[in-house]
Amino acid sequence: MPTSAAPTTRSLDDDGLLRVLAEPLRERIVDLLADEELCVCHLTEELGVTQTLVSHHLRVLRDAGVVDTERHRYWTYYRLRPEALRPLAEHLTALARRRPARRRRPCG
Amino acid sequence: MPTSAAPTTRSLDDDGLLRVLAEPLRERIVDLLADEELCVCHLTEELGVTQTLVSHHLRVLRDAGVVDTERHRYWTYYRLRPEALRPLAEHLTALARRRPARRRRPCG
DNA sequence: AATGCATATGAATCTAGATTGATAAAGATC
DNA sequence: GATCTTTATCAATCTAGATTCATATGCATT
Repeated sequence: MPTSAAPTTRSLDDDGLLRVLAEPLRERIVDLLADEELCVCHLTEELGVTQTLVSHHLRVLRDAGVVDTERHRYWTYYRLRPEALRPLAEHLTALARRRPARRRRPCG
Repeated sequence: MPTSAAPTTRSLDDDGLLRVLAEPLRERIVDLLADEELCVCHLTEELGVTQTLVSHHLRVLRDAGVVDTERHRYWTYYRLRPEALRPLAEHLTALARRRPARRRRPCG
């Protein structure tokens, strides 16, 4: 049994959330949704890429639970789900707070 | 000018740190280095992959400043640099703490 | 119900980056 | 200095996933 006190999550990225966020357009989408809901047309314009591409990335984000949608008249609005980021944020914070390990596992 | 108060870092991943961490083997390496220094041979054994592959990933982590090395006799020990994770951890935490945005940018 | 608009989906291609294999480099030991 | 051990590097291949293009879908509006 390892001696470390278990952080909030067992592994740095149990559910692949890191991989979902680690894509330039998706990063930007998440940042854009940080303080307001936006529809696909807004995102398409802000990002300067095709609507199809935006929709594809939104699909990935939605499947990961990072964003949520709600339809209003013609438009589909996307909203950030901050809760979805919490476990990863906590785990990363736990790692960031460690003091540099001095212990060294012996070799050979 | 956007109305949001700027979080700790301007963008979620200014320096590509997310992309560096978003790789299964590198995630595991980071977790393994969380509480002790390990040399390449340890990592190779723990991960069950070839030494070459481990070295490649360690190179990526080192270039990103996530780990540090120190040579001792035959072996090269790797150490986590928690400071390197701090900006990302803080930005992610800031996002995770937001209350779901109710504001909606008007369309058309 | 017919038409129009915004968005979603599916298949095809393209690409960055992961993996592999062979070998070089750097320092330790004798 | 010769050899041994560990780790790094380089080029080649492979692969997951990003991008594109064509088209379908869902709901609004008339």
